[in-house]
Amino acid sequence: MNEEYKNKWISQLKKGTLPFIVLSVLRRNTYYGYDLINEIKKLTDIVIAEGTLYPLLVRLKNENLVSHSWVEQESGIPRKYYQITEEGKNTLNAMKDYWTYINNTIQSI
Amino acid sequence: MNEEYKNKWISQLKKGTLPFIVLSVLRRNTYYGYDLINEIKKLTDIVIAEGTLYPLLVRLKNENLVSHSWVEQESGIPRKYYQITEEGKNTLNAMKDYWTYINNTIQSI
DNA sequence: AAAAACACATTGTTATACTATGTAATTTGT
DNA sequence: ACAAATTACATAGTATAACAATGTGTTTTT
Repeated sequence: MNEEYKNKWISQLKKGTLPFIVLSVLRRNTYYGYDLINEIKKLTDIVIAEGTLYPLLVRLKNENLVSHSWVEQESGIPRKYYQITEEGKNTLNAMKDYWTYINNTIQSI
Repeated sequence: MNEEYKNKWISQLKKGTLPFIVLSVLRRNTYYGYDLINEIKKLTDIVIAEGTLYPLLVRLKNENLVSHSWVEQESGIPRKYYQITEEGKNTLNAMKDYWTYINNTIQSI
């Protein structure tokens, strides 16, 4: 078993799965970045580095798949809450379909 | 629906799925590069560019997941046939496990 | 004879995960 | 009361990989 290759592969696999997972989680609720990391860790055991998530959220925002709004806190720093857009929901559905297709394909080989 | 983003996403998803698919196909049989492209197209409808596959096969070779041997043809250019190694089979099994895990996770969100 | 297909390969471009680092407020531990 | 850890945002640099474009030479089809 080539453990090192497997780890590198998992990192590459994340390039496809992370946007998918983030959008899926944001369809359930709104979250701010730092919280998303913890929520995804809790839900999936997948650890996302901050240096991965923040740029990813910026990209999703630029693509109009999510929007954000700053929310003041009673104490502490304001939080940037992200919500999925209609376009985000539709795109997520298409991604879901493709995922199902690729999963079936892989299982059949 | 953001079609452009979806296509970009599929391209990123391939970074995880292609090595997995190539190893899976090579577990069934030996193939040479050019033939692999057609075989995978036939099996999965996924189109792999030559500029993607050849470097991928080089990487898998460098990681000892596959080996290759030149086979002379009665007519035409010799073909470089690839076969999966024991290490390749074991790594593929580990990849399969991780894939199952990530698929279950995504379905559950 | 020309065009298409076969079969290998590399170069340049673009996208993205991850490490390291930075800033600043707040909370916890002693 | 002070130090350390946590919360919360973000960016810069590095490594990896898909893909288009291009290249070489042979063989088959039209």
